[in-house]
Amino acid sequence: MPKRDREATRARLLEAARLRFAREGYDATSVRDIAGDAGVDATLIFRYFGSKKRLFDEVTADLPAGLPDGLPDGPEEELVARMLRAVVFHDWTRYGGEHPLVAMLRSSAHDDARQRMRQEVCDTYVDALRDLAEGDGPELRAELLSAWLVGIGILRSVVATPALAGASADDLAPHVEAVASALLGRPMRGTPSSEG
Amino acid sequence: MPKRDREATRARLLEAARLRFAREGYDATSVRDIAGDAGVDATLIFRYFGSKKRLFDEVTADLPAGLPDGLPDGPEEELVARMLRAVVFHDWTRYGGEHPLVAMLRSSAHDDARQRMRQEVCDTYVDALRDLAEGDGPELRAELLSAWLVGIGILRSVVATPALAGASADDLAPHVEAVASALLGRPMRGTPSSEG
Amino acid sequence: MPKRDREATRARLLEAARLRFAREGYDATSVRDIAGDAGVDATLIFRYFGSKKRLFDEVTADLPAGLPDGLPDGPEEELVARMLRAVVFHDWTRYGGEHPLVAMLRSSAHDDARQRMRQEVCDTYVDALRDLAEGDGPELRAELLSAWLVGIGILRSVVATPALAGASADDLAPHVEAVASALLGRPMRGTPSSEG
Amino acid sequence: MPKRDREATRARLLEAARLRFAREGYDATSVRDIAGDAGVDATLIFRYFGSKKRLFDEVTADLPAGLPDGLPDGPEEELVARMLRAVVFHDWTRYGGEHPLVAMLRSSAHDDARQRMRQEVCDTYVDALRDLAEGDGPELRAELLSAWLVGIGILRSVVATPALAGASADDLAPHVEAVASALLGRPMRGTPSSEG
DNA sequence: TATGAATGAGCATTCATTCAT
DNA sequence: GATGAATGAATGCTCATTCAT
Repeated sequence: MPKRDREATRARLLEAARLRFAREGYDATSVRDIAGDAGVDATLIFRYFGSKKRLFDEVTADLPAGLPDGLPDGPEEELVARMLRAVVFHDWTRYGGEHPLVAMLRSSAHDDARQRMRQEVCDTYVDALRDLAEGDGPELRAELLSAWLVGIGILRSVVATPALAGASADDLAPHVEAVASALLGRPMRGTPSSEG
Repeated sequence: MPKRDREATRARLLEAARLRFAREGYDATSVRDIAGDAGVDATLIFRYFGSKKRLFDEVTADLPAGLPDGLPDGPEEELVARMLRAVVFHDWTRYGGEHPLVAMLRSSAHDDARQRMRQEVCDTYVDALRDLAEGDGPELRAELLSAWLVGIGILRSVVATPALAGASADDLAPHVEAVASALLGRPMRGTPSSEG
Repeated sequence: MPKRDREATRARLLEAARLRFAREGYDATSVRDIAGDAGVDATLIFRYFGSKKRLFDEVTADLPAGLPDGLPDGPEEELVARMLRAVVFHDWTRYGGEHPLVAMLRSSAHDDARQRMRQEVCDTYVDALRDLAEGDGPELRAELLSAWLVGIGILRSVVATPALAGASADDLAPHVEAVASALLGRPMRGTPSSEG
Repeated sequence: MPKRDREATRARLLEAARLRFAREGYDATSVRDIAGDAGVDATLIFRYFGSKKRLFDEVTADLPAGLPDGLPDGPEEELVARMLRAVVFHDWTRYGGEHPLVAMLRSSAHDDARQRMRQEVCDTYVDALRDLAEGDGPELRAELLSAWLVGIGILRSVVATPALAGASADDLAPHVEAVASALLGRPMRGTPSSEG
């Protein structure tokens, strides 16, 4: 079953690349690193993906699929709380322990990465939040809230400021409620109801 | 203006390095790139700084000095508004058009860079904001507000989401007022008084 | 004779390295020199040997194998004569025309090289001679005789003093007999019997 | 007194070069090393000597002057014993602890060094010994004895074979007597009379 | 098709040396 | 004349990538 093996090898390469690119960034990652992690010869990367760059593209194109499913499900007023959990408290070990958006900043010198990030932010966060915003400029309100989520992710995992690095979801809940309500112009909740 | 001027050459190398490191990150920048931009031989980098790493250190150690002076001056309730202007609307061309903190994320695979970022965020933003926060957990409140500023900087200049990329300081003012007040637990203003 | 033959390329690199290291010493030899002599790309040195240093190690570890086989065979009293032929009259073109021990002196600023030389001198010469020495201090006697052989090799091929440079094996024979007998405390012969 | 300073600096450079070249060989020694040891700027080397090579030449041309004075004085039959002391037991710290001849082998890839060594060996050792040799081929006899002295120097200080490295002058005396007598064809003594 | 030998451009760094002041 | 800024070629080594078998 060589067909299966091929697919399995491809998948292992993608997985290894995802982790390396996230943890170390595009430039600091070598194709040999990736191939080594996957336990295969480095030339297979060129055989399967054409080039390091195209492998990177495929990894980042994969991004939204990596987001937790069912994010939009549940009461509207808890959406921001659910998003925060996705950004900050979800298990991102597949991406080296950080939210892929945060990880991809490391490669943000490359325009493709920026584009992928924009798509991801807009499609996953801004679009969903805009529908909730009341008052004028819902787009800007939605983006400002997205910016906050991204900023929290960065300060928590990359910069590791002391209070945020040690904060639990419950510690953040009241502030989520306050800021989300302030920006969206409507009452929001800081905790998903399923978790009390 | 002598051609062989140690200090001038050193300064040009630092300037070129600052820009390259900001725009492309540490790994994607070569000492030849920097020397080329500065119009001098690459060996001078080793003569003056010892190594590429030490040049990077010197560039990033220079960071706080690069912040706009007089940030803490002025009424307390306008501090956040002034900070936002510093992060987003200041002229950061010396750093490739982005706030140095944002630019440094590109090198965040290196622990030194993370440390410098932490220091910068804490010393410049969190410390000043913590003194203003009322209610319990002032540290966390201050960090959450800092996270917002950082997130806005990123979405605006790196990710370039449409509404934020086109927003003026005045567009942001009401939201600054709302979020800052919500997080600090006291009334804040969204616009520095000197600008109406 | 396939063009892409790992073992063959490796062997050519070793051969080229042996010659260069012998003729010019470790420091004066560059990996590009060696690769150029072998007619291959310099990166293969790192692929096959890891580093210039490890290539040098492999070359010098190869040393004893490079000595003429069958040295210990034959009558005891002719051993020194056979050794002298090995040191001086053997065809050392593979090592640039000099006995490898002599060649390695050129790299003797490096401790590894000294160690290899010590091993070689002791294992190949001193050990064999000690068993023949009579009287007290057989070790010292054996070393002093080894020193003579090494000194002859140096004066003949490196320093090229006139009489030694032009001397034949037969010219040396009576003196070999005299000195070997004097140092070992027993009658030795200056000429291998097979050569009259 | 700038004239004096110039001469003093020149002398310090020569001294430092002598030591470095002896200890590490020509190739492994950099002009910066030498200048650093002498406590002056590296460019002075080019000012005073023209190039690294010419500095090396000057250092090696200095060689015979470095030999202990009064070597030929004293009874003829003790000459070899005195020479051995000069080669092996003299204080050669000025040359990095080894006899300059031995040290110069490290640079023997350079033809100039070989030539200097030949001159040194012939003028200082062979010439003096030839006059003592009896029987035919006095030149060859003298060279073979010189070879022994050189070989002892090398095995003792470079290769560091165990017995020779720990041997005292007295340990060597009987063998010196035996070998010198055997090679020169006349009775020689192993110990200078002044030392018993 | 797939293995792995081979490549050459590029890396940070050090070298001996020159030239302007 | 002397200081030190500047140079460019060369160093060992790693990179992504190609090509033969």
